[in-house]
Amino acid sequence: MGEYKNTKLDDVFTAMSDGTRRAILARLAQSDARVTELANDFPISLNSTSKHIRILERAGLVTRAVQGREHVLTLNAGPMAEAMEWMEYYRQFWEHSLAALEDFVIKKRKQDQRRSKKQ
Amino acid sequence: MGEYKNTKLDDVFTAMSDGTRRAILARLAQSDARVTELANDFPISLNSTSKHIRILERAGLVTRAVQGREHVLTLNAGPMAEAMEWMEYYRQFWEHSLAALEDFVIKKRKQDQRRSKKQ
DNA sequence: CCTATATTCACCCTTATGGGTGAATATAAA
DNA sequence: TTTATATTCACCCATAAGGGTGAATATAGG
Repeated sequence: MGEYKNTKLDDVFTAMSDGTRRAILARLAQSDARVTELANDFPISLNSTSKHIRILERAGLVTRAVQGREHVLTLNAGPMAEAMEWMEYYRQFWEHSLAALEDFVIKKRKQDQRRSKKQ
Repeated sequence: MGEYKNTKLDDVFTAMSDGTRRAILARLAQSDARVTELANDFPISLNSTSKHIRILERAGLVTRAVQGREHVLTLNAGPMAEAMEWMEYYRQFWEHSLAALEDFVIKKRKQDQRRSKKQ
């Protein structure tokens, strides 16, 4: 509500909105890797991989260390914390829904039990 | 990694990647609202609002109840749970980073204390 | 110096966003 | 029945994604 131009969150959520990029993050969670190594792991070109990395860097989720001609990418999950915080506020809503669903199921089961006793 | 075409997560993260849509979700967290009501709360046209709502619906974050000519939108935070779960895996990484940073700061402080005693 | 490797730059193409306007549609109300 | 309201549909425009290819750049290694 207060927020309106939180471009930081924009970038983080955008970065995570693509399956290939999520897979790159998962890969980097195992160990650092170079651009070419990442490209080999996915069915897309080196150039395409490079572009995905740029989007991840923009979100701050990946850090680049240039060592000569090699660029070593490192996972930096930090920015996810802010995204989690934002979503945390909504936890009450889905947990409330689940609780309501549970209540419904339990009441329904008791109802059914009463019915079966009458028969 | 295992996942690769999780279009559900794609849709949820995409829906949350825009400030206006995040604001709409925050608004609906207060109470249900009609399309026109939402449009009045934001500096964009009714049509643009309608499009944002479609994207939120695609992600399952908003539900529509048509009552005559009025469409009542309801927040459905459920799909955020899956997104949270996905991000939860990465918590270790940013918490680890924070812990490492804390260690560094503490050691640095002690170092500085030793130095000031020597002077 | 020459060559191979690692990445990016500069493009092309297609589709999706994000914004707009005006018209069509559906329903409520006079 | 006519009119007003609520929402969407059909477009237009600009920009960003997501994919590709070929060339340029930078550095490592003979």
